[in-house]
Amino acid sequence: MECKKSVDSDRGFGQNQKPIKTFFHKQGLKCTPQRLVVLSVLKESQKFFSIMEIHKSVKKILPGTGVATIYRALETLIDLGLVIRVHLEDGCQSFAVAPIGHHHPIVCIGCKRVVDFAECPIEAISGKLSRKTGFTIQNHFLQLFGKCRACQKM
Amino acid sequence: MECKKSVDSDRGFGQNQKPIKTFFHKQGLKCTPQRLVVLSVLKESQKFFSIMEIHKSVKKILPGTGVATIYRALETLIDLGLVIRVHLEDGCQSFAVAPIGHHHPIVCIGCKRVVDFAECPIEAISGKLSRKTGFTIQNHFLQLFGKCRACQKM
DNA sequence: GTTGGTGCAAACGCTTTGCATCCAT
DNA sequence: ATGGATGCAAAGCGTTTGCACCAAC
Repeated sequence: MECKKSVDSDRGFGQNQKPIKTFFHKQGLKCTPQRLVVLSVLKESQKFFSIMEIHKSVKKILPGTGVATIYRALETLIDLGLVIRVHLEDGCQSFAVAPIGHHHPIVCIGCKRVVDFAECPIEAISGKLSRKTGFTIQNHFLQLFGKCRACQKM
Repeated sequence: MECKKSVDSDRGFGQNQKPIKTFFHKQGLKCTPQRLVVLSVLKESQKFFSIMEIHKSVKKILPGTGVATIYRALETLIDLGLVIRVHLEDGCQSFAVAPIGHHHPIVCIGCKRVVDFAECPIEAISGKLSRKTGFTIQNHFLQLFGKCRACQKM
């Protein structure tokens, strides 16, 4: 996944929404139900969803919500590092909760579940690559695809 | 980058277009000037371009070319493994020539140049990740961002 | 009370599609 | 000759935008 600013603060929102609330406020942003619901939809499912799927799920909880709000909420949440974009073969308009710290996602191609792992193999080779190519490496996308235990049985 | 079927056949088209011609024919596809020009635009620049940029460049050589043809040509070329999609922060509608074999791209954020490297660090850790997560790893997407030598000076 | 956020609907622009024509084989 | 590919223009649709209203602070 994209390696941008990592958020290492407590993200145990859900039961106790204090930390996420203060997190928004520190950025001068309001903590709106729409933003919280977008986040909780992604967090609770542990899956990646398209914008339309998120919109559908959010409307079940906040019926009046418009699509534009979903677009704007996702943009904000990505900027804050709370949500990541999931890159697929045919487009990158899917979204999932961001892992904490420098982790990378493994995506189940069966059920869309996203888990993440901490072992980043890029640092180890970036020195070598710099030497060979002359590039300074600043950033990387890494995403794995596979099948989770449940989907392997199908 | 995305690991799909790799094309290890000769791809020295340019001066001698024989190999690419037979490559198309083997798939039951026609070798049209439009497809060749899309390919050569990407290959000669060594950079990634948006669809509109490709269209503009192709029209300089084949003035009558329509956008739809660019869309269709890119789709075909990606299917053939001759072109890859370049994934950026804010979308994945950029394209570059595909490397030969299992290589991954390094993208210069300054000049859009794309070079590729063969050292794939994923195989080494996929066993460990399978054990830890229960996922079978089938595929991965890796792309590095940095600055090439020329762009470092700016 | 302020100000940023939301909802709605229109506008926008990228992408796809249908069809007649063309051209690579 | 013929079937796939192209060009054109219209249709489609996901995304963005403007503005009035609302609600978080």
